[in-house]
Amino acid sequence: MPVAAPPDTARTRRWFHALSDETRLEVVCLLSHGERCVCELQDVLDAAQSRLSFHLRVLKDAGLVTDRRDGRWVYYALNRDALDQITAFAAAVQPGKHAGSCRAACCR
Amino acid sequence: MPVAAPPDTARTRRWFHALSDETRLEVVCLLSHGERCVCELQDVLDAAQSRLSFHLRVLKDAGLVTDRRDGRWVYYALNRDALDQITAFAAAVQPGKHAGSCRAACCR
DNA sequence: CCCATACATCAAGATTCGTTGATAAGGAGA
DNA sequence: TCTCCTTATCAACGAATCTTGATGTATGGG
Repeated sequence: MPVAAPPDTARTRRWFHALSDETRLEVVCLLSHGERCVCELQDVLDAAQSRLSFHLRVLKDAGLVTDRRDGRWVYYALNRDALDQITAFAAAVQPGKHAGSCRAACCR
Repeated sequence: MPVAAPPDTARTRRWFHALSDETRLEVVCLLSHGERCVCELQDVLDAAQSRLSFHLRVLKDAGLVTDRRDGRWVYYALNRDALDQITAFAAAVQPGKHAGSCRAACCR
């Protein structure tokens, strides 16, 4: 544990990294319509199973999606909070929002 | 020029990729206070010149920043439009925003 | 139990990305 | 012009990322 709270740019970076891939963007778009199980995504995206599983894990590790098991199926869903925080980031770095000091969200 | 308008997920991907790096996030934060020339950024970030130049190019290619030459100096600034569009993306994929069809911004 | 289905994980290879150090390009002043 | 200063670009290397195919794990049905 560091002495001072670590600037949490790592989390921010992972959000954006998770969204920087074509396949994952498509997944996010599909999930914006609601929960989907892996096999549904697989059908729609025509992606190899292990490939999709890899991307879903990246999204999950970034905190952008959640998963829920129901019998044999695992359902993924978007995490609204993360999307809200991305919006907050974009707002925080808009020029003129915090000129002078820099304790705003963009710098944490 | 392609025949049909290409689905512009490429642009979205580049925004997010540009923001997925620590150094570039710091640059964006600094620029949120206003225009900065490269040497200022270099001082603050304590980054090698070619390294900073590389990252500025990524940000510029992604359309997140603009540059302007003034004498020997080049000033970089945030592009508000891109930030707005990132906000729009986050809003568009919020679950429940466009259930059913998918012509929203998230899928372009 | 045995098998099929749904999904995760692993290992290997290919590609992309970021860093470093050297060199180039362009403007300003003597 | 010559030189300094600021910035961009290039080549080479290592690190991170993505893809593929194989194997592992959990669940449920017969």
